Amino acid sequence: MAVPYNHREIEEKWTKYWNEHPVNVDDGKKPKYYCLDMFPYPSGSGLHVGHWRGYVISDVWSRYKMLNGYYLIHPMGWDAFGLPAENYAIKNGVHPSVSTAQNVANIKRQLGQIAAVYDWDREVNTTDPKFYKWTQWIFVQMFKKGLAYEKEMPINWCPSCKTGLANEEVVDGKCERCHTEVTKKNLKQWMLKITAYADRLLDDLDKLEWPEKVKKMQTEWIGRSYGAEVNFKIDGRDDAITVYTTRPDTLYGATFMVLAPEHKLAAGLATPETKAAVDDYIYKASTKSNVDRMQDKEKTGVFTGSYAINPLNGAKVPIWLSDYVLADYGTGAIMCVPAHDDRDFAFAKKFDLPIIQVIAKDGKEIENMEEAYTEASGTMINSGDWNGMESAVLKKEAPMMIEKMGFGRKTTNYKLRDWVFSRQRYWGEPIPIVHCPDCGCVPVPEDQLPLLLPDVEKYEPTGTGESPLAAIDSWVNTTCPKCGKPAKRETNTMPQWAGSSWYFLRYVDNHNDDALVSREKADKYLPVDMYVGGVEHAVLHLLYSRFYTKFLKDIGVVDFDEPFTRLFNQGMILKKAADTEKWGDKPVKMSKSQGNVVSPDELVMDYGCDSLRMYELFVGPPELDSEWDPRGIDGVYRFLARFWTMVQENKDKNVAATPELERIRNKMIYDIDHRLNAFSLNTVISGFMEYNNKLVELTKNGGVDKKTLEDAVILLAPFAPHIAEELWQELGHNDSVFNAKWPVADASKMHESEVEIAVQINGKVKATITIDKNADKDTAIAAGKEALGDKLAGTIVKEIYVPGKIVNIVVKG
RNA sequence: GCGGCUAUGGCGGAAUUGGCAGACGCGCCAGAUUUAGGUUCUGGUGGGAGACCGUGCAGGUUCAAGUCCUGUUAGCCGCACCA
Repeated sequence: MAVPYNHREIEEKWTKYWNEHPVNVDDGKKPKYYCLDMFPYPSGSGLHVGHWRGYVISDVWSRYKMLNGYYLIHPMGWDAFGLPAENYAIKNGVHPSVSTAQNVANIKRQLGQIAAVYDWDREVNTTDPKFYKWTQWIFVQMFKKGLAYEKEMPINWCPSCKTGLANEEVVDGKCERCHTEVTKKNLKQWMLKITAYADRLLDDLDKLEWPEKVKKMQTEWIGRSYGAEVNFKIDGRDDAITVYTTRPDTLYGATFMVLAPEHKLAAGLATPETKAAVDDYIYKASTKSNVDRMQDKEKTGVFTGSYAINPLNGAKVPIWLSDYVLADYGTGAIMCVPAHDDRDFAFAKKFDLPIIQVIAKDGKEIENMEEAYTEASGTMINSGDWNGMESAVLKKEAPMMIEKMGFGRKTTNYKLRDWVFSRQRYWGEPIPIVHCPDCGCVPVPEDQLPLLLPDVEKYEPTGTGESPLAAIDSWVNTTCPKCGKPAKRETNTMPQWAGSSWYFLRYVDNHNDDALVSREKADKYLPVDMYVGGVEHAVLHLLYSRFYTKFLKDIGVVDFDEPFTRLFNQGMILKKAADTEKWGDKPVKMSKSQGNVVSPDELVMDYGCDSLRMYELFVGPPELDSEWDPRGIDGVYRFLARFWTMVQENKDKNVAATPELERIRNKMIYDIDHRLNAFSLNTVISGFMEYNNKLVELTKNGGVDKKTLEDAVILLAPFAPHIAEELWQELGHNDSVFNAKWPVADASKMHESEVEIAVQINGKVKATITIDKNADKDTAIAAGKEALGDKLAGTIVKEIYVPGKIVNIVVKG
């Protein structure tokens, strides 16, 4: 009788073995494969089964690559700056570095339970001065290139976090982190000129093997549009207003103009009669929150009393103010063509402004226009010299024509804004800049980096827009690195994204004190081949990292444009809240507050790491969210136990390989490999179960040959590494299964000579027949008809045979 | 409002190019083993007495549709006055 499957004993044994005999070794000859997890924030609550999923997916993929002869870069580290540690410090007076270290230790223990092939020699931590030296170094390089600059402007301000935020961190008008409504605050901020890279960030998306969804989100976030700026003279004055439009073809249809209430000319356009109303509107707009402004779809506005002159035809058009025009997009002013724009149409209807159609719809002018005709297709009408032109053609040519006529220019616009980079908080990298009264902003010399984050007595954000660092006189007061005179340090810190925008580069050379990464190692091990993580970073971390990488390429640190060749977004693990009365009975993301967190710790004890790894994949398609079913893990545990027994029962039988066994072995290799490559990991697991059922059956009928057993064990190894190692040893091997070679299917041996196919009458299955897979049509049809017998009646209209699939007889009457 | 994803048994989910819908697992039912429960093993398990009917709904294309086309509903996600 075979020894039953004892997961605890086996897993303990192989954990120890791998510690002593690392399986992922760089021999200098193997090609590299860099498979990366999004590094975690070391939170106090540790990992749950939802976190496991992504780590298991990346580890399975890594081990698969390892078995295919690659040297793996599969590192792990800590994104350890951030608010929770700082808030904990405020509450308990414990320095963030202390609580962070404790959390790191706990999560590292939990990560150990996954049995991922992490190379802990490569570990990085964003809060380590040896690491953030380089975070600061990058900032200095950007400053030198003019990409980091200071600007006073109204920025997004989270009143709860008491810090400024980047546009990317504002979701639905709320703070991405704490969901508090964001307000505006005028502050002098450090900005990164990400807009200088807008075109490259957009165009290079084509190179990436990323989910289309993420590429699309980035495309829309960057929001490039082509059009023209057109100058409209203000009637009776010398100055002009410049508008941005993507539809210069409709210029003859511009019947009014709207400025954002924040436009710098807005107040000045008021006449004595309109002044009170205009000032009131501007004031109200300034007090309206972002959220209100987004929710109010009903158009509001006020007439300034002034007029602009359409440069094309000299028409006098009234100038209005309305908050549907955004101050910070384009020029903050638009020409309005109500006949061909939905918003302008709504505004014109509400305020009874004229509507002039300039593009014929279906060849004619619409009589009672009820909605705008927004397509650029049709012939121009009511458009002077442009009459008769095709609008689609004119749309492209008009910017150049306007430029030639001297009242405007061709331009490109982006929704992307520069990145607000300073935070008024303690627990982040100090921005390495000294403010000198004579020299202005002077970067801390590179040989003085890292600029260490000093200890403070109070971690609280001041709320005034100054960071807690501003209270430490001894730190703030310094001398100018350039002229030596007394000067003051910058007191803001960097956002959490600063470290995560480049950490993946550091893993391959994490002990280097002379360079962020040596060019030699960068060339050898980078970029990342596969990046696995949640979709929530689609326009935050992933956009910032791409920007950083492009900058580092431009200054010669690395030689590639894109950091992550391939991206995989795993779905979340959901579970119903503990209290469904309060939270509803839909499955939701695991969180402490909803009491639906499932810890992996007990599951690993009861079922073992291998079972949990496999169940994490079996739970559903990896790219979709899945609900956690606590009973489901029994199924994979039973499979492993049965597989274990099956191998034990066959290993000493010395069964010879029959054609049937060869067929099953090759088909098994093909199916598993094929599904794995397609990232259909849930069906890989069901595939294992299916083939195991067949092998169990064969065990009772003669047995299974050793080659089949060995290949099955190798195929299983990326998924359930412990049991695979143990069985590999049982099969007589002395070294690790990960030194074996991933089997390759021989397609010529996969197919049975006879196949069972369905026989249909008019597309409905009436019988099945077994025929030679190479049978010709006549043979197959004849066999089909014979099987149908009496069921076949009426006149045969058509006979269809699809080899290996189906016979269909079409009858009439 | 715009864009994307999803919809298949009691449940999670399978189904290369249109070709036997429901693989695999959970659960459930029956039987065997066991002093008993659990474990394990064997068999069964979409609906219907049946011809047949069944992939959110309504049409269409086709010899053949979960799969393609048109329309539509619901849920989730993203963007949201970007001129």
